Amino acid sequence: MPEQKRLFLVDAYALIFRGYYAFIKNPRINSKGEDTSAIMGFMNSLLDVIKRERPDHLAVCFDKGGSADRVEMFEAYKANRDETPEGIRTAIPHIHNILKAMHIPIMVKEGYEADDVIGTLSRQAEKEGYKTYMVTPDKDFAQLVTENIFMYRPVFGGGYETWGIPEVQKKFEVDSPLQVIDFLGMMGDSSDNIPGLPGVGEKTAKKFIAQFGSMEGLLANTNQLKGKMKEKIEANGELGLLSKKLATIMLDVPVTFNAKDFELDHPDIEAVKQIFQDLEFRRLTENFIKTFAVSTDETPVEETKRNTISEQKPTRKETKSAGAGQFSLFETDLSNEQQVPLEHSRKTADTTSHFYQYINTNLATKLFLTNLMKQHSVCFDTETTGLNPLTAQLVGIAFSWEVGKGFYLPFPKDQKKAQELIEELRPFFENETIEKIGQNLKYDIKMLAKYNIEVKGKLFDTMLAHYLINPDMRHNMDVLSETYLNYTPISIETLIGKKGKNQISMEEVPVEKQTEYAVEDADITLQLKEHFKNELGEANTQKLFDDIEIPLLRVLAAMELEGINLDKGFLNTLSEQLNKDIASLEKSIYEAAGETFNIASPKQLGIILFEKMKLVDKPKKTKSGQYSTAEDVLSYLAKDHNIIQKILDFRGLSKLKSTYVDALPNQVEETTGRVHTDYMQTVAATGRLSSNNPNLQNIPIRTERGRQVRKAFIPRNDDYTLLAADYSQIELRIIAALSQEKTMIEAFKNGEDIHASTASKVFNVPIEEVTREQRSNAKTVNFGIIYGVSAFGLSNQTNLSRAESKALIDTYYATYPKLRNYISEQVDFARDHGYVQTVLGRRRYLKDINSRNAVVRGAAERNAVNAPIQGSAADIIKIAMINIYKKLEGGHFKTKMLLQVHDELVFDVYKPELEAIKTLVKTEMENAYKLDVPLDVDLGVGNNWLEAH
DNA sequence: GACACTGAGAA
DNA sequence: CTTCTCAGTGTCA
Repeated sequence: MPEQKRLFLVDAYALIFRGYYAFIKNPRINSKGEDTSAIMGFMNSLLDVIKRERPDHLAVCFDKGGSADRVEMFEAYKANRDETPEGIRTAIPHIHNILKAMHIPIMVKEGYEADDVIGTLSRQAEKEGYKTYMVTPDKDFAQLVTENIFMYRPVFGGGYETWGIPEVQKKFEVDSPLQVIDFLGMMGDSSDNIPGLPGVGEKTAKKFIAQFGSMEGLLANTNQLKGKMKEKIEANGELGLLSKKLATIMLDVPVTFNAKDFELDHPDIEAVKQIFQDLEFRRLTENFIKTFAVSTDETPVEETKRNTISEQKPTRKETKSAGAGQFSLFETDLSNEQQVPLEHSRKTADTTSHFYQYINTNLATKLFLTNLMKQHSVCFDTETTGLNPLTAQLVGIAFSWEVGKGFYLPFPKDQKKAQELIEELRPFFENETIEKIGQNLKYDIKMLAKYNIEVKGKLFDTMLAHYLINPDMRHNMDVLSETYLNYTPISIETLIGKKGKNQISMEEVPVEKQTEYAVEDADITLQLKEHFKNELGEANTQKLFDDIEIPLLRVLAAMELEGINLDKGFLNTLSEQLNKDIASLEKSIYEAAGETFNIASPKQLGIILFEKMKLVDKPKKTKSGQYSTAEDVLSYLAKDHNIIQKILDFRGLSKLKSTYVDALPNQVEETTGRVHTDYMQTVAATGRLSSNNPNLQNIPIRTERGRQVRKAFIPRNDDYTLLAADYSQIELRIIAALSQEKTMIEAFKNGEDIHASTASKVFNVPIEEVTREQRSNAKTVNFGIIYGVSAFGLSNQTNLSRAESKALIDTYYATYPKLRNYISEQVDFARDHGYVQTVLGRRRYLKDINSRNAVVRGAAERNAVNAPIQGSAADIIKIAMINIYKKLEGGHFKTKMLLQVHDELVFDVYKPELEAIKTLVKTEMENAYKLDVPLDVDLGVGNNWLEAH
């Protein structure tokens, strides 16, 4: 049988995007600061294909200038697409150069997309007797598949699968690949901005194809549909036909398949090596040489193998994953276009040797404890029945102090026996000289506190460590493990099931599985610690870690365990009042609108206001095509239309009721009768804390009505009172100090009202003659500076026009010239170093600071200004919290610190201690950190949180 | 039940 | 113009 020639056509952008996003969590940046992720990702895929398949002919196809025809048909076509990321744009010229050096043809045609070029070439090659493989993950290509044209598709976890006619039939549930066009036209494609039929998703589209065969068939038979769906489809027939056209790949692009040009011959190895060297690719160079060292006329893949390309096992031995069947033909989920590194098949427990043992006899326990006490540093992880440490019970504890090894101590269900067992561990946990390592130790500490065990000694929390190393990333153990150890941990879902109906508790899992899971976590955490301890030193964040975040962890654990007392009865009466007011607003809104509808639905509201009542000629729309009913849009109309103010009031009161008044009483913990928030120490990129379940950092204060909620936060009993201590203007003081702006520093030193002072200088009037409006505008600019102002932003915030805003900002800078210097210095620093930092050296990396896209760059520049200010304030209050906590503990005060709200601390003060506490708190807060501007703290005392202000 | 979107609360 | 969390609606499953 004559050998049939094989042509591979590579969809360049698809692979480049895939490669780029594969590295998105830790982009490859070379010493020149170039982001080479996209180049590396693309080259990895290309070499991979060449190595596996040894094609006779190969070309790489690019888009150029978008599809003119499609834009003409539908102007929104691809319009919503995000700007091509910087890292990809810069990669393109490099990729072109590499391809040239490799003697691989680059196919582009102005005004056509790669899809069209590939489609056209594949049809031409088919006529000449070739088998064509389209290398792309993009499912749109399925429409091109014939007996001789295949998709060659990279799959999740590494490897490829080939889609021929049978695969396409099965995947899309169609008879012919051509129906894929109808399928895509119906369900639409948000990334290509193909609108599709409204209300039709993947499932419905498949149903329609089975029933009607095509878009036209569907539109001709809408009488067979019913309800809402029928109306929608009948109303959108044209949109459907247009969508189908947009989804159709063109086969008449003016390009020619010339077999000779497409031959994959020997690349200019030296030239490629040189380019790789410039880009600082080492592994890739080796890979490249290996790929081409074997001459390309090596025996081609045998025919039998070729038809089952997809079933080839990936080259790397350890490439085996828990996800079953991922290399089979039909598993790839259409809705799950995950983008992972092609070469990043990860290790798992199945592919890594380990020794995880559980301890189930008294003798083993004794031996284990003896051994445990001999260690200097131990990683542990508690397993519990739930996520709330106040209600959960211990199920077991895993320990590891040697990579790949560890022990699991299961706990009896009987809590008396559990307490007996934990007592045996007390000497370990309370040992001052054994270092304890963990991921999110705050949880374990709170859990153990329930059993009256205190965790003493040095701590190392891998989550906190990574937060300091890269605050912009996420810090789940799974993510950390995959990024830093290239290891996929057993997911908790495989043990207890997906959340929802059938999820079980950890204690119902067989102990062998508990062991594998729990010890693996401890093992991984131990390995991460080894990784991070060096990085902390490199970034110089060791001090921040040792002196701030780690000590703070204990403080937060204590605050969370303490909780705060809530006056449920008060909230109940408040709720009833709100109910009445909301009902009466509802009534008058319905009257004004002439019908009843759901006011809480922006969609229905938009239709009433702008279609029925036609309050405005050209209503603003949101990006999803609805009428915008946002606050700023409506308040603009409020003076002209009575109904608007009522709607705004309705919204305000509903929010108040649902989020605070009704929700808070349900958050009271039954066991303690108090509300226990959870402070997240590793989510805010600037270094702030965040609070949730419930969020006690956004309790209303600005409006009279909202403020009432604060009355519900009360002292624990009559012997106590609440103290609120807040830093006055801490962020402005920080920017004044850091910029050395003397005028502003003086104002603070003299104890002036800073906004009035600013207004007096900017508007050139004596401070006592500043009007309310002037002060208010000055205040907005002062805050604007902290956030990185623009005239545009300012005019949005105030009633000033863009020009007036600009003038105001200019005078502002003229008044405070050093501020302007400081801002540009921060931006320059970020450009040079790629990060900015706080007074304590907390870093925030700003990868977009040199972006060529002005919007993206602008955002990074504002971050460069804001992050050090907001972050320094966070640093300072954290120091104060640690010091105050120490004093409260050391002085055996009954007073407890309860809440932190960014620049405010709230205490439950034992009345006899009040005067001492006031002095203590004020002193510690004002002296937490020395700046060239005094820090000023306001104190308030009261029988509830509102009074304390 | 999960997810996207919108809107609104705080510093 | 910065940093967050939460609730309700609507849609697809």
